[in-house]
Amino acid sequence: MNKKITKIITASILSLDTQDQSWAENLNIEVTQTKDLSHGDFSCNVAMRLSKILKLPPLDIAKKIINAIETTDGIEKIEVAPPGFINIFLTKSEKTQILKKILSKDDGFATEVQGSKGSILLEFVSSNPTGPLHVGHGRHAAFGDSLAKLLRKAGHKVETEYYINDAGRQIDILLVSILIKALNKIETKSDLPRACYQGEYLNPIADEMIKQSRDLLTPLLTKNFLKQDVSEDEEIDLAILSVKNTIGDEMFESLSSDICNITINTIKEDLKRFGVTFDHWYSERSMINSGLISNSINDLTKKNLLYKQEGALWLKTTNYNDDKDRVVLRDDGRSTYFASDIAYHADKKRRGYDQLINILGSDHHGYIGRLKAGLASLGFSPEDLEVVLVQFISLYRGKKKIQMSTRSGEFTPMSELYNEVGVDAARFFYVSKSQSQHLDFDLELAKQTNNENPVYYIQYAHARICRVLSQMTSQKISFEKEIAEKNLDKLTTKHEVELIAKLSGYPALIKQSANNKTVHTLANYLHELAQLFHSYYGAETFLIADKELRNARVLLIKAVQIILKNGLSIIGVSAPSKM
RNA sequence: GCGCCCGUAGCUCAACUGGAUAGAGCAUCAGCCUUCUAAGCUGAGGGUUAGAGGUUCGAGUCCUCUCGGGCGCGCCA
Repeated sequence: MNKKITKIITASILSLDTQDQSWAENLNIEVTQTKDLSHGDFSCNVAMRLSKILKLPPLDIAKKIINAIETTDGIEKIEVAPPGFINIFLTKSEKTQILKKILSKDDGFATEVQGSKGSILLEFVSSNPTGPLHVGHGRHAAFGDSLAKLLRKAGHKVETEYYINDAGRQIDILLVSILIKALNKIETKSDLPRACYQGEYLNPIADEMIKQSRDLLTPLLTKNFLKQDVSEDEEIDLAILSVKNTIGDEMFESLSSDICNITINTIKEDLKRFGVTFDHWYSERSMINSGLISNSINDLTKKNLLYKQEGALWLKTTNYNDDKDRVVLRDDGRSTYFASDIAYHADKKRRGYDQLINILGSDHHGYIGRLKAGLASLGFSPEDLEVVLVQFISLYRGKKKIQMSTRSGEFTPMSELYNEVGVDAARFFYVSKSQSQHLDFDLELAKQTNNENPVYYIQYAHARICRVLSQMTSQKISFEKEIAEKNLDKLTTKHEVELIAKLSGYPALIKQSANNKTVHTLANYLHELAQLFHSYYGAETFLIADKELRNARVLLIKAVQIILKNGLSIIGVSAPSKM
């Protein structure tokens, strides 16, 4: 309908008698659904935008436009409202068409054909496998999973991916931390080097280590890893070196691979319980082993984009809008994190996706420029990578701000939250606020007031509809679709009109949310829809004697049920049939 | 010091990317269960959109400055 109106308004404008129509060619006519039904069903602001060009008052232009509009099916009337809005009122039967469509398409309503909008690789969470996910990661998990579902509905072919940082120094540190913890359990009681991971979650892994490889630990018992007289970094590097020398590089590699598998599996399990699954788990270690990094460095060398300085190898990212050049190989020959990322993102593109979307924490915003520069230097278009930033969660316990750090072991695990308040409430809470806003989150409050989470309000609306429908069955009333469809004009109360208008807005909302990469807009929509339904429920009885009106009303609430269920599924929240 | 993000009701957040009277939920106050589930409904109070200029038919939204907060500026990951 939106397109139809745009078309007739365009036609009308073009038919206007003006000397110069060159402006009309790139005129972007916006027809939007109104917030306030007294302004009609759709409105258009084109007259006000034309007023400067045509040097006429907007109201006059609007009048001219509507006078030139040809009468069309489905439109009841068109009005002009100050300062120059063109308001379009649809006929009753036109408005209720949407209900039939929702019922016939069911879950497929407002769904574009998959792949019609191109393919996307969506990467999110990708938290280092050095510990369990905390509540901050929860926001990424909930948002990313919902965004993937939303984009699929909007017609994209979407695959999700988790990049595992299972190589490099942090994993070395993790392994050393676990080994020392294990040694402490056997006999030596010493502190951990300052840079070590301290968390309690390492204890079970240390126990396992003792069980599996006790012999290996024996020669380490005599070592002293604490060196207070050097810096934190040097201390841990010496400890890593000492362990490697004692047990051998090969064994060290093998053990770190083992512990990565353990931590990754806990992360996988955790996400699964949270309702989040990934299509791909991409290991940095295996990427390095398959030579992708050296390949991409070779490619860059051929393109003459690398140079040596102070023993390190630099990439001229400044050629591609970065603010300074970046190191890819350190003076000791090891590749940097950045080198991995260039190779990784080039590999993503080579796997054939049209678009790459990364969901990153807002602290990574400085990284976007060099990532795009990296892609560009390998000949890919930097526009193919889009980064969606998710702002931080500030966690409070009452008034007190909680600092979170995986390394120090001071963090609230994501699982603690969803175990306490439930997956549905946690997921809804996360996605109900814009990801581009900082979020203050009082943990105590969230746990206490879980019954007041708006998710229950929405789920309750769904459950109430299910209840009405099951009451019908038990009262031996059947739903007669033909009668319902013939009598949709009888839905005339304020609540009914508003509900129908709200339902009509669903496809546009899906489209807009997908374009803007926002999920909270959908969460808000569902809340508003539920609100309209609850009001309606309180105001009218559905199972009435009047057969015609009853069937029409039942059709309406069935449509509401379909949309609620569909929207909730995108957010990853269940739609219970009773509560 | 340079760069990015943000500031909306007592609290947590919206506002269809520049549209019509800035909206919800908590919290507060007053009503509604004999009738499809009260995890609900109906109503009330609460705002100089941090502040000051500017752009235009029209600004919470765009531009400049001030104040206040978050984050980033490694041969860390």
